[in-house]
Order: sequence, then C-alpha cells, then structure tokens
Amino acid sequence: MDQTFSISDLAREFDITTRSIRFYEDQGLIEPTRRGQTRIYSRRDHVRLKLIMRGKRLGFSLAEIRDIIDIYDASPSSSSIQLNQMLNIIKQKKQALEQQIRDIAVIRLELETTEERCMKALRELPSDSAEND
Amino acid sequence: MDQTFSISDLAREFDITTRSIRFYEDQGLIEPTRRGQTRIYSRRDHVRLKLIMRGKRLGFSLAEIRDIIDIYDASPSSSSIQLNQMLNIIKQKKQALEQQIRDIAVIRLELETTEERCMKALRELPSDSAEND
DNA sequence: GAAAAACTTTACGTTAACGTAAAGCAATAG
DNA sequence: CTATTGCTTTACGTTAACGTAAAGTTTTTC
Repeated sequence: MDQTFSISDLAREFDITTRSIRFYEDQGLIEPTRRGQTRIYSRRDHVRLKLIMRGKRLGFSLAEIRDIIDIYDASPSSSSIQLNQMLNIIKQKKQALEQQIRDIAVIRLELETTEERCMKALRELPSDSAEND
Repeated sequence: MDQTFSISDLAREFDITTRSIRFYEDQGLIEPTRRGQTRIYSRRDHVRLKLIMRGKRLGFSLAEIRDIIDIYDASPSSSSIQLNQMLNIIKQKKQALEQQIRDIAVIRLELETTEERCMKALRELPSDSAEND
C-alpha cells in the first residue's frame, strides 16, 4: 500500500523528462513530498500526471488542465457562489469537449475518404515492381 | 459565383486577427492571390481556414494541420511509395483521433461526476439568502 | 572509500504562434 | 483636399512549455 514513485519512475512510465515533471510541480499541478532533498511522488501525484497527459493529448494548456484538476478535487464544503462558478466552468469544459467530438468526426471522415482514394489508386497501379517511384 | 473574401472578412468570420491569417500564409497553409498589393482570398482559402480552426480546436500544431491539408489535396497521380507514405500518415492521424475520443470520454465522465456532486451540494444548501459566500 | 549514478537547484536558451508598434500606400467619405 | 479607414511590410516583443548546461549533493556499487 501507499505506493510511492521516484521522479525517474514517473519519467519512464509517462515517457516525459524529469524537467517536465519538475515544471508541472512549479506550476502547482503536482505536489510531491521530500525525503531530504529528493522528491517522493504519491499515488495521487501519479493520478495527476495521468490527467495531465490526457489533457495534453487534447491540446489543453497547463492552465486549463489546472482548472480541471481544481474541479476534480474541490473542497466538498463550498459556498453556493463557488459551486455555481464551478458548474459554469464544468459547463464550458463540457462544451469544448462536445466541439472536439464534432471536429474529430469531420476530420475522421475526411481522412477516411482520402484513405479510400489512396487505396484505390494503389490497386489500380501495376502491381509488379515499383514502376513509378 | 467564384466568391472572394478580404482579409478582414475572414478575420471577422473566424474571429481571429489579420495577423494570424497572414501568419498562416507565411507558413504555407493558405495562398491568397493579389489585386495590386491587396490579398484576395478564394473559396478554397476559406475552406482551408475552416480546416485550420478545426485542427486548432483539437490541439494540433500548424505543422500537423499542414500534414492534413497536404493529405487532403494530394495529387491524384502519386507513386506507390508516396501513396503508402500517405496511408501511413493517415493511419497515425486516425490513431491520434481515436486516442482523443477515449480521452474525451474519460474527462467527460469525471466532469459529469463532479457536476453531480456540485448540484447535490447546492440542493443541500439552505436555499434562502447567500449564507456561505 | 572512490567512482558512478541519480538526484538537486539555478539560470539562460529555444520554439511555436502569434502580438504589437512603426511607417507607408490607396481608396473613400465628408 | 485632407482625414479616416483599410490594407500593406518589417521587425522586434511575448508567452507557454519546456530544453539544456553547469555545478553541487546524496546514494549506490564495486
């Protein structure tokens, strides 16, 4: 239980540099403890990093990712104002995701159409040696 | 027919600056003609811009967007080598999109769980005046 | 116990994607 | 006619997200 990780553990697992990991800490996205000088990363930090990578794959900035993290572990005893603010941010993020889904659908269709064209063109090429290179 | 656009037409429509539009031209993503000094944008440029914005919303770099554009209007008479290269790039882009879809699903679920928590917390707050602000 | 491996901080460098300011030409509005 | 509006080029500035190098500490290995 209570698994911990070194910085290079995480760097290996997520295929990023230790520089990036320290940078994320700098930006307040993860909060490792210390044993002497050395950073110790918790299960929680591990989860955070996974979240960060997901966000990056979607093209979110670190600031936006921080928004999502903040939402993710907001204090359960918030005021109604804070709660409504959060609901607004959630709404915005959700809308962005819906837009991304639509965008993906369009690009995907275009790629697949082009893929078909390519494959057809390949089939209609003389099949023996590489004639037109 | 043969509709054309001024740079500010496009800036307005896509809600970007003229600086950005010129920058995209600089990067070879669009190719307006000229009337004297002034840039004239074609229907084709318009389509390109739409594609660029879509790519940006998905977090693609301009270089990646250029890849997709190149795929989109590749010469129909390519060699088998070129065709296979294109098929490979298409495959990669498609895989990235699939990953994005998975990422969206996860984040979406997290957002909706949190949304529920927020709404529940709101309902359980005394409904009269703003007590905890 | 000495060298190598893994960690640390500090700090300047880099790239993408523009922002912004300066200075000039061209059309058109008053 | 001149003043505003819209376009242009040139070029330096800026921000995010790290890369990279230097110089030091600590831990592990032989």
